Amino acid sequence: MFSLSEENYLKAIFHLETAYKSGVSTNALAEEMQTKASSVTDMVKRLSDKDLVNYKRYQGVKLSDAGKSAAIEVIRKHRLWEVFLVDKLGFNWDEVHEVAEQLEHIKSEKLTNELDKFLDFPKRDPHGDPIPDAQGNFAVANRALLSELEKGETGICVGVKDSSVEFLQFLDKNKISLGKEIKVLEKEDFDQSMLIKMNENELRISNQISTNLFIKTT
Amino acid sequence: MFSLSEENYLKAIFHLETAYKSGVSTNALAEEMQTKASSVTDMVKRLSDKDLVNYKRYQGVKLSDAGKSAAIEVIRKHRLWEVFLVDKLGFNWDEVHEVAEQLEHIKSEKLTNELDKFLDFPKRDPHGDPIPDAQGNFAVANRALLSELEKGETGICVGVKDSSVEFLQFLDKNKISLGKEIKVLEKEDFDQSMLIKMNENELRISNQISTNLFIKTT
DNA sequence: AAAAATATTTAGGCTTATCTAAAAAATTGA
DNA sequence: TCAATTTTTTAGATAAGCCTAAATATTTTT
Repeated sequence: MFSLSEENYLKAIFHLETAYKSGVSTNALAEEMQTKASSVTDMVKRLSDKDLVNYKRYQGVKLSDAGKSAAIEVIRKHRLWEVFLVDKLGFNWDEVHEVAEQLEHIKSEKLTNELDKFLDFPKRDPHGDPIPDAQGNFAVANRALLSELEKGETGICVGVKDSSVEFLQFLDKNKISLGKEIKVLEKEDFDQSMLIKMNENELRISNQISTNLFIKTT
Repeated sequence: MFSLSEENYLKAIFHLETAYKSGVSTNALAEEMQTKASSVTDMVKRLSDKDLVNYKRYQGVKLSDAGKSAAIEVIRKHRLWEVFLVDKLGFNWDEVHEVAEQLEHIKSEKLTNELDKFLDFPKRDPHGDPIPDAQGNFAVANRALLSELEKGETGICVGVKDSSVEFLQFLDKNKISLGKEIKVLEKEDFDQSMLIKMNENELRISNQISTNLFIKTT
């Protein structure tokens, strides 16, 4: 069993590994964990002692197989609880993160798997992120950023890259939600802003928005 | 906000206050918390500094109003989660305690109240214990121990005093569950054992059993 | 009421996870 | 290349929550 802190570090390393293929740097991890580099060095040593990560001084850190599956288990629980909060308890998608951060650390394999069943084995959380199954397998993503679409192309909005409260509330305000079709009517060369059609409305969105929306092309 | 450890102490003091009206002794609390008396003294001082308990050296401890409502909030969450686990996730009543011990510390007023609503505002947990409402009010008990019934009297089984896995599994094995009617056919003077009728079966139970079953008289 | 037994508190240490400050290693760039 | 800068690690503290052992209060027994 891992401590709350250990689980949070494992999760953070997992998320950063996509960007830092050759090893997650101490500073990057400190930034992600909102802590000091020295604290990271301490914790990374502990994780290394438990063989949850591979670590060599000054060379960054990588998850071991054991570390990766522990991280995935935490992510699985986080996302299942998010689905529960939205689908069963009526939370909005911008209200679930903080609570799921707590619930993800509850230790009970039976709870996780019964919750999964109760929710009817969801494949995606409320933000469109894939939920690993009990074996740790993620559904294949098959999605692109809205910013990659060209003028005239359409897609279905399937996820957000940024799940911050601010971004989610912006989307709510503009009636952008998952499952909706988006058509790119115009795309400006100079700032990459787009004019899109959605819900029969036309809406201009900045590059900052279109690079944070995932699309499944149709 | 209180730490996990603080919440567990508050809960323990709350439970012991029924038996120790004039103040919960350090040793009793140490026993309940499965820890050492010296650790209890440490924690009680911390709780006292935060005005969650009233404490004078060598005189035991009592919850303050703030301490009592914090304790009740934890108990409310514990029991609501137990209902969730049994009613929604199909847990048996002997499997819920350990998981609820973790879930009771999740901090989100919205979560607690939405869960309460989702469960349709249950008044009792799976062991028959009352669930305080959002204001901290418990339903009035109105129940007696089966051992208090006399020969010929009947009652409905409404709760267990001992919620240990062992006792609950014993009840399962003997098909004793909440909501069932029990009639006392015989009561032995020398050992207080009883012959009872339940589910059209006759069953002999020891005093140890009958003093751990709550009954509503009919 | 004094001695014995029990209960409680104090003193001092340990572990986990954090921090700041300083040292050391690695990288950058003139 | 070697000096400057940046990154990372080490050293030493701190706080929470626990421990053991010793000291002190209280209660019980005689």
